[in-house]
Amino acid sequence: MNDTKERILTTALHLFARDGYEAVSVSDIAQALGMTKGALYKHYKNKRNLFDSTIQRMLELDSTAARQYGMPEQAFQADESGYDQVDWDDLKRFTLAQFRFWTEDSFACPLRRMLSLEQYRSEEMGKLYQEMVVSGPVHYTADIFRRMMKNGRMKPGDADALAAQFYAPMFLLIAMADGGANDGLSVLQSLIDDFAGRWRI
Amino acid sequence: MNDTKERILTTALHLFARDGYEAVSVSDIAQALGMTKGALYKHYKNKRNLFDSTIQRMLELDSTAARQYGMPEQAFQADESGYDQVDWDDLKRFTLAQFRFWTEDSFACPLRRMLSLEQYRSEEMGKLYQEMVVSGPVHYTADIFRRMMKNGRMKPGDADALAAQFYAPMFLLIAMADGGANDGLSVLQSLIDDFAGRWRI
DNA sequence: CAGTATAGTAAACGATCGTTCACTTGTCAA
DNA sequence: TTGACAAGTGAACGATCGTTTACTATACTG
Repeated sequence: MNDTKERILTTALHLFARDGYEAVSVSDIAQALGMTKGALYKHYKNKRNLFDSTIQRMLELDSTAARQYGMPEQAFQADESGYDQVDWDDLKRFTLAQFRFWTEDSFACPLRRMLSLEQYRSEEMGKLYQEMVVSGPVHYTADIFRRMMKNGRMKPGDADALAAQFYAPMFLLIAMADGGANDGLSVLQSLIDDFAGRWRI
Repeated sequence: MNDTKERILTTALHLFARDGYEAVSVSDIAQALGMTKGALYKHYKNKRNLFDSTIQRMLELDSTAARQYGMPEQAFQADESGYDQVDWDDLKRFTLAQFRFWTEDSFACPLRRMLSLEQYRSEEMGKLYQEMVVSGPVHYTADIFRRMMKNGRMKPGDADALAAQFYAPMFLLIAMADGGANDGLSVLQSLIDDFAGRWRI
């Protein structure tokens, strides 16, 4: 029943994440589920609606299950509130949690890949991809840095450039994890420690 | 004649780079060129061969036209020779040239995007993508750093971690350029200067 | 028990897919 | 001038696409 609808969603997501939306046929999805394609239309009104549902689910996941990774809510939406008390331990914890979220989470990881495959086709998906894992994290990291400088936790400097410097290794290590690397978490950890050692007060 | 074959190649590449191989039909390519799809088969024996030709062209471009950007030949193939005399000015020049190459070059830029769209479907394309713009540049940057340390141009340290730190901003800025950012070159320049200031001798 | 959603199947729909083929045109060498 | 070849057209091929439909079995509800 509703469990089937869920299985369809995640199966479709994993196929979209590997091959891209257009390259996956409704038959492919049905076959992977062991049912006929006609059955899919009892749960989703068409293929596009299935795609949209994965996006919708991600937006919900961001403000709920993301919490279990210890991240601030709506991490990639540049939330303006509640960052004033962020210290270096928080930042490190948030950052490592985000890395695990985008590389290990059974929904977020394939969704990120799917978005990366759709980013050039649709302006909307391109924007979403940027906000989630590219420029978005840079901007809210810069916000955090500005607050930390104001609060005397961080040496003064160009917050935007420092945010790019801080977030860039995470972004690179995510891409390397997609390529099969599995030491990203430990490398990231030491890079964060190194950065904190240079800028913390 | 042969100019037509070239127009087909670049037109197909641009469509593949936006939508992905499977999402682009032979009719789409023909229509973008103002000809019928039957004509394409006079120049390429099938759609797959057209895709393969773009890859082949890129491999040739790497060791020829890449030179005009002032980069070492076969930049992404971890060439082992001729790096011994690299100094910080060379490194900065190479790095900025590589950024322009992957974001501005009329062939390399769309090919990089196309590869990113195919990286999860085919192990071969995933490997190529990694070697070209992800782990590949990290590895050969680490090689350069090791040599610079040995030659007394760079303070001693973990070459691999430093290479990740050095290359990551470039990788991030390339992705941001795909999202419409156009200040990548100047940001990258100042990040390189900052890095060199910390590690040069 | 009768009635009615629900979840699934199998077949069919028109459209489009990649590819081929018969045919026309233009060009250049013999 | 003729003949061969290269480049392009347009129609057709079978296969597959996303979607709809008719039908069946199961389970819940009055």
